[in-house]
Amino acid sequence: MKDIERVSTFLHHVGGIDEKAFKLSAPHWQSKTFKKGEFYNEYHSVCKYLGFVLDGLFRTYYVDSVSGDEKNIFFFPKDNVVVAFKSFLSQTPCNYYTQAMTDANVLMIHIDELTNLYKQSHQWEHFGRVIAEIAYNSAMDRTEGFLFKTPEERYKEMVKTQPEICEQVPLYHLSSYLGIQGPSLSRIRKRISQK
Amino acid sequence: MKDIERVSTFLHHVGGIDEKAFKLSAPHWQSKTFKKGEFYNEYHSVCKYLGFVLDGLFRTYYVDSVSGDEKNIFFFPKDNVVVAFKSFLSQTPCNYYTQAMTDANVLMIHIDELTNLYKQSHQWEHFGRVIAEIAYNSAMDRTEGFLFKTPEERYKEMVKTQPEICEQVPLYHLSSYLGIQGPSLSRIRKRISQK
DNA sequence: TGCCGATTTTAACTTAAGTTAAAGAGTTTT
DNA sequence: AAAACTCTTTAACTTAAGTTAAAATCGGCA
Repeated sequence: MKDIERVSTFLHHVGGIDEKAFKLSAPHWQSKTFKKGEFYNEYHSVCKYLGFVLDGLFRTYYVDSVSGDEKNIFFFPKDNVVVAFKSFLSQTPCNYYTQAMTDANVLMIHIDELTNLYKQSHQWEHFGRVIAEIAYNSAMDRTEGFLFKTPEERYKEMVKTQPEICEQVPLYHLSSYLGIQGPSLSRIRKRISQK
Repeated sequence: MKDIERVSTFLHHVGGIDEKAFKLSAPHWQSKTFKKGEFYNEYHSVCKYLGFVLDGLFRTYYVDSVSGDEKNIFFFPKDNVVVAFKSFLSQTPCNYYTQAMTDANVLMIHIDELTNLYKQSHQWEHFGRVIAEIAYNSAMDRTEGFLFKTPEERYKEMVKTQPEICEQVPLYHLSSYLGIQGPSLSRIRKRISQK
């Protein structure tokens, strides 16, 4: 399948964008490749693009000002959106880094074009709402994980629901995403394997 | 100010709904009072209404199937929306209870009416998006609280950002909202007061 | 006033995660 | 094959939260 068709299919499935509505956007998608370690969006810069990951893996992370540790907030795997969502929505500087963890390939659309689409087309405005709702649901699931689950349960859940990420990513990256220290997660794994 | 005007003002400020767009909705807002302890939305029922709290305080909570403990997920204070958001968006049964913590007074609009408004009016579709984005931001802030902050810091943050709720609500309700056990939160407070 | 129910604090103990540093594996490089 | 690097596990110790139950406090109400 051609790259642009993969975006179209994705938008159709998750956002209800039909062929006609997609055509409005088609000229505005631009392709970009990222080397491992390159930034999709830099610290303190406004995220101007909504991306679709054709290939590769991104993360958003925060650098603890005290310890200097990096803490991962999101992973963006293949066939998904990549964006600094909050920054993108409000067009304010992002407090985080969004970085390619592998060589990557992305199709991106500029916020201005997207805003035009929102105005032009009811279907795109609908898309904007659906995307926000999906993002909300996933953020809320995560919050509930912290409220109701032990670190051990959160880890198990992650392995179950996002196995691709767990396989691709070093443990210490997972551990910060789950809000668990490296040695603790290591102990948790040991505990699990002994059952 | 008349009740309906308070809704109109709220929608204007947070959702960009102007007077003309609001008029489309005006006939569909219905008033309802709740006694303390009454449910805005029951466990396993689909949330059909988006509400605006004129007066009172609601919470959404979950009952732990093992311990039987109640754990609070949201508080909805006066001059805010009240809704079982996820259930409302997807029109699926809610896994939680949403309950009035005090006698309360609410204006509500039915999902079908809101869906009509989305279809009729670009501005309402826009509103739907903005509401979802706000919900996303607050869910994400909460997730980041769990990722980056200690229980003590989360409690301090809550006191700072939502003092009204902290004052109105017994400590054991706060504690479950913050993902902290009662005695732990009590110790945290003591620690703080001794500094 | 004194009792009752609701809420908060304390106490005593258990458990698990945080912290720091070192050791062990596993890869890649030269 | 040894060195260099990256990542994971271990160890030893500290700290704080979880747990359970009892005591103290607070408020309304008989």
